[in-house]
Amino acid sequence: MADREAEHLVGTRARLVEVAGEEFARRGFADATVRAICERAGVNIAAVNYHFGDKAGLYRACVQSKYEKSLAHRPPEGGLGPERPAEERLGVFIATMLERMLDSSEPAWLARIMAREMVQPTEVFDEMCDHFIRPQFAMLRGIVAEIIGAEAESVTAYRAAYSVVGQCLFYKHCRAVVERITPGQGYDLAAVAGIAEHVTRMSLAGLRAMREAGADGAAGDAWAADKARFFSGDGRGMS
Amino acid sequence: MADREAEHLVGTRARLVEVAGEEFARRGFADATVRAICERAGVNIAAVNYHFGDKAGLYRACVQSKYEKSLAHRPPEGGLGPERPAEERLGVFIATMLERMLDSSEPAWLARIMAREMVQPTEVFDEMCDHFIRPQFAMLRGIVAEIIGAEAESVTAYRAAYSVVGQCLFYKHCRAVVERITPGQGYDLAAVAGIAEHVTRMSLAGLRAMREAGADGAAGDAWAADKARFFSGDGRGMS
DNA sequence: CATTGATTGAAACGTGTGTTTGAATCGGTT
DNA sequence: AACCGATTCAAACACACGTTTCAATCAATG
Repeated sequence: MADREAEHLVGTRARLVEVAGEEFARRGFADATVRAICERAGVNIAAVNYHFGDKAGLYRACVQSKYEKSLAHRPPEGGLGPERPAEERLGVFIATMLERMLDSSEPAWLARIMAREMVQPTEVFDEMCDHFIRPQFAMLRGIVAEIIGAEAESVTAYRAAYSVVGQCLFYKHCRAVVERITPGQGYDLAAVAGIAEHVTRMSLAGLRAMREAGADGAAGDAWAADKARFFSGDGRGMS
Repeated sequence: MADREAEHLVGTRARLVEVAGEEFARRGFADATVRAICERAGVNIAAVNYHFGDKAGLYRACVQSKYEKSLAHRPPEGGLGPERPAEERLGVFIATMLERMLDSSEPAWLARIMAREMVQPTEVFDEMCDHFIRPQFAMLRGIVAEIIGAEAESVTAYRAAYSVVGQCLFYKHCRAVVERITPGQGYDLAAVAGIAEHVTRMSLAGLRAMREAGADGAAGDAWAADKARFFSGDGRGMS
């Protein structure tokens, strides 16, 4: 009789997961309380223990149930096949990533939880990294490598991909700073499209310049020595 | 008789601030306990209340006492005057920012606390943003505006500066991801220098391309309409 | 040495938390 | 109807935490 929110969802499990996801994203795992979650979901406190074991189990269920839905809803390639030019695929990748993170019409709490996992990884981080981040990053790396004209496993490709991702993530991770420095502009679809256009243009120019400069060698001494150290972590280098 | 760490610091205040900073950075404000902090500092629990009022006061003292020291120790311009070319100043800015965040020989917990403040601002965020972030961002914005050939208050300059900062912050905020995707490489001085060189090169190429494309107008319809909306937040636009 | 204010010490307090309990209720099956 | 497993409920439990208390100790001053 006391369903406060999430009334559109049937079943205590589904309501709990939905409400808990928002609460974990807003407050963080430690500051989010199971009492507040259950009250918002209109569910008894014991339901957490009964359905998910404990608070950590509920958190695990939130993350694991959502990142696959996000991936299915907005595939990173946006339906573009590999026959399209790499420049176009890069633009779609950037726009998709920004929309998935910033568009306020989405259940955007997944990206916020991921931002928290970055600064303080929990037990779900490894799986999230392997199943969600790594495949998309590999796809992006292939695109930038094609534009640069270097191998996808080269140091240059890795760092160039990092640069593209970094530009996008900034608007999510540092949203509080952006809103304080340039206040008043929300993240509606048009604003996100403007950001995507800028990031794409800036990245494309940088990548093309790297192609002209040559993939390796022609960039000074530090660069070559740098590459040798880059892959010194484990024997096989990369998966 | 029981000083566990930070014995080199005299005075309970100094020991508390130092230990608490590391603890807040590692665990976060909620997960860090005053008991653990005081035990590590070799200080009685009541000292927190006596010297700082409460846990939040200790946190405030940590942040406010450190970001000014960081700024004094590594000025963002690196001693370069405005007579040097903008390209050189950009490289120094990027290298300084990366070293301050990544170099493991520094008391690097300030950057980690700032990353936490991004995803979950507390009461110290506004002051930190105004006194620490905004001045450095304004300096960077001036540099990139000079390279682009646009006004420092233009949308292009803001977003270009965001792109530069985003590339740098990625290595700090997403360190866990970087270490899982390319494991084994630490952030010693040489590695940081390599990253700085890449970010500088990629950014410079992007900025130069924007100058050639023209500051405004010549880039399609969305760009101009975009600018009108960018500064619609408050009347004066910017400080 | 005696006095006084500042600081430290050990212990306890109150509160909010995640978790558990055991009875009550529901939904389907025999 | 009677039964039974699954689920829900109100209440309580156990614990860790931030905070407070008040006596003990220290350092300077007369």
